[in-house]
Amino acid sequence: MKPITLKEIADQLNISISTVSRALSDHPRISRTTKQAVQALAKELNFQPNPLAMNLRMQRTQTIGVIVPKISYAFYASAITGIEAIAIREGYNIVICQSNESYEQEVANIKSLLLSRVDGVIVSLAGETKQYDHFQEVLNRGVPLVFFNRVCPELPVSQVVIDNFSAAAQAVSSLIQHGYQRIGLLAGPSTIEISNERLRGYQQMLAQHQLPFDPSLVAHCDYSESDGYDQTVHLLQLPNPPNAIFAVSDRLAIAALQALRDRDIRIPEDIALVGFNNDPVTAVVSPPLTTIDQNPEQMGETAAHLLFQQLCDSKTDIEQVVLKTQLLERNSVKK
Amino acid sequence: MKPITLKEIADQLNISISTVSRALSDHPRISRTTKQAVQALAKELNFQPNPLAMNLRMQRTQTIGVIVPKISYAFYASAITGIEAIAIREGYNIVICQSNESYEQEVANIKSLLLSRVDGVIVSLAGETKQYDHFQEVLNRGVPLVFFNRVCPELPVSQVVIDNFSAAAQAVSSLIQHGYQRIGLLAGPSTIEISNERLRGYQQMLAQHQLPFDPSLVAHCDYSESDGYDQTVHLLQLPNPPNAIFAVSDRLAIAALQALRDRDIRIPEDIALVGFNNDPVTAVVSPPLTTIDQNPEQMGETAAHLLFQQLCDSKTDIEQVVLKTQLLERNSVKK
DNA sequence: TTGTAAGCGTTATCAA
DNA sequence: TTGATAACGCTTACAA
Repeated sequence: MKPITLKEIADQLNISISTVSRALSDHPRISRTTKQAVQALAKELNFQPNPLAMNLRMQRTQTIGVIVPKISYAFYASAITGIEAIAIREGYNIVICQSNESYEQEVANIKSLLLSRVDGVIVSLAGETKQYDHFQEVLNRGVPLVFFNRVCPELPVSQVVIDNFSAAAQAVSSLIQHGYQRIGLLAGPSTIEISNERLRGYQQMLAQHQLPFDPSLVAHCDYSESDGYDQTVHLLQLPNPPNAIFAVSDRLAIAALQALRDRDIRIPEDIALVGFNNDPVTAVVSPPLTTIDQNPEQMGETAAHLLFQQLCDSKTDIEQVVLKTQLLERNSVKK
Repeated sequence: MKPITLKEIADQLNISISTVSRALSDHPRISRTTKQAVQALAKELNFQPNPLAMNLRMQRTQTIGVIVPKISYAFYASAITGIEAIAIREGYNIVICQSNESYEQEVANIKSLLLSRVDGVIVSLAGETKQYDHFQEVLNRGVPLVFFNRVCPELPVSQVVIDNFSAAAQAVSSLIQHGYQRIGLLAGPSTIEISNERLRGYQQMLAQHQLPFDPSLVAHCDYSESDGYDQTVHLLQLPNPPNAIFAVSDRLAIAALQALRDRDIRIPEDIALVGFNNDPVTAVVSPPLTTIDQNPEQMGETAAHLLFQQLCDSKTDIEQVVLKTQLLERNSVKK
């Protein structure tokens, strides 16, 4: 039960391997009759070209690499689904890598993807990453590269993001309008561009309402639950603690919720809580969390589209796509 | 900036390609001196053997395929992490496929993995699957195959499971001991072995306490939230509805929770609720759900171990590993 | 319209 | 101890 090869077909039809190859790829200068004979036999024998051989010969793999912080984050699981859908439609496979928020892992992932000659790479940055040489290497090799969500501002590449500045501003604005004036921010790592954008949106909206910006209300976290919990506790222990907390991710918001619950602090009566991402879990916790809805699947699809544009035409201009978001008001903010 | 090849090294040292190849793989009959020269130059040039060429030549890829229902299920995201850890340690890559609970997708996944010549496959079955020819094909080709969690009883392959029967029995027993006697079961598809095992555990425990088994209290669901929701509603509308619900997965339990909440039915005062998996979400919903804790990462690691055993020695006996579970009692059951 | 042959970058067999 | 050479299965000049 060996796999069928071109040679097998060629032998059976008494023609050469190259003719078979050309007939199967519908080469213009092959006679109708041989084409039909070859294609019929190929179908009958269920011939599948060996991708390993094709890869070696063509120096490409019909595969794109995807690097995300963690697949267990619902956001990235959905984004991957979007990427995969487009990739499959284009006849590509994807190989998924997790950086686990680690710079070293991310570098190793890139090395491994380049070694296995993926045709393109889609990335959302690890929380730790603050150097970008490994991505420069991707570009040097002429491999198309697209970032999404956690993007890299320093590199000349296509990107898909949401308008983090406005989304954060909108969340803060809603808190202010509901009467909360002292708003703590659970921010992400200051190396992460989108985290800083959200911070800027927060500041902007305070300024717009003539509220003071108190740096002690800004707590930077890595994206772990434990850090989210600890930083919440830190905010609560301030001499003048906040009466609302805006977390730049739902994971952090959930961690905050647990910290509050452990201290019998009521939401939203004692303190309001707003998250970011519309993770499914925000709808089932109690109270349901106000959060920012984005569409990670669409973001993945868009990133894949941008990549395939470059794959088709390497001269395509780089492009920055900004997707829409929506504030979902739920019961973690008092009306 | 072309990648370095064996030929490059051979030319620089004025020796043959085959000598270089042998020197790098530490062949016994190559002189110490040439070995050192070759290895030094390889390091200096940062030589990396081209995996595409190796794959074609060796007819193996140092890659194992992993098929799971969905990576967005926390259980499978963790299991993948476990598999990946072992694979990397063994110098293998993994390629992750999602069946999305679809039989057709699963068949397509298998085809794609076989085509790209993975060296082994680890699978957890799609909810829809009830035929196993595609797996038989894997075995026919001599590709090692291991199942975990949702396993296939008909095939002579190694498997990793928990003791689903006992775990379910323990959950039901706990409900009974807390005074609940009319227990509804949100079961999985009847094609899925582990779902049936949990059903049998449920029946057994009722029998052991001389409680009647009422088939109308068993609602089979696919694994979707919407079905979980609908089946919960169905149970509630029975002439003689249950006063406790045991869901065979946390996803279903969460769906049930939402159905109950939407009807202002209190948990656990009006009805008790028990899940299965210890999904992180069960700890943050309110009330926190009693559930069965298993260790998906360990399950993934074990599956990978079993696979690598077969990969090393194809005569290894098939093996069934049963992992321990633990009942976590939380507030969704009245004390 | 078809066939021959080279080549992708390795490993493995056989001689030397 | 090393070197030619074939082979893995495919695509693609170049020749016929």
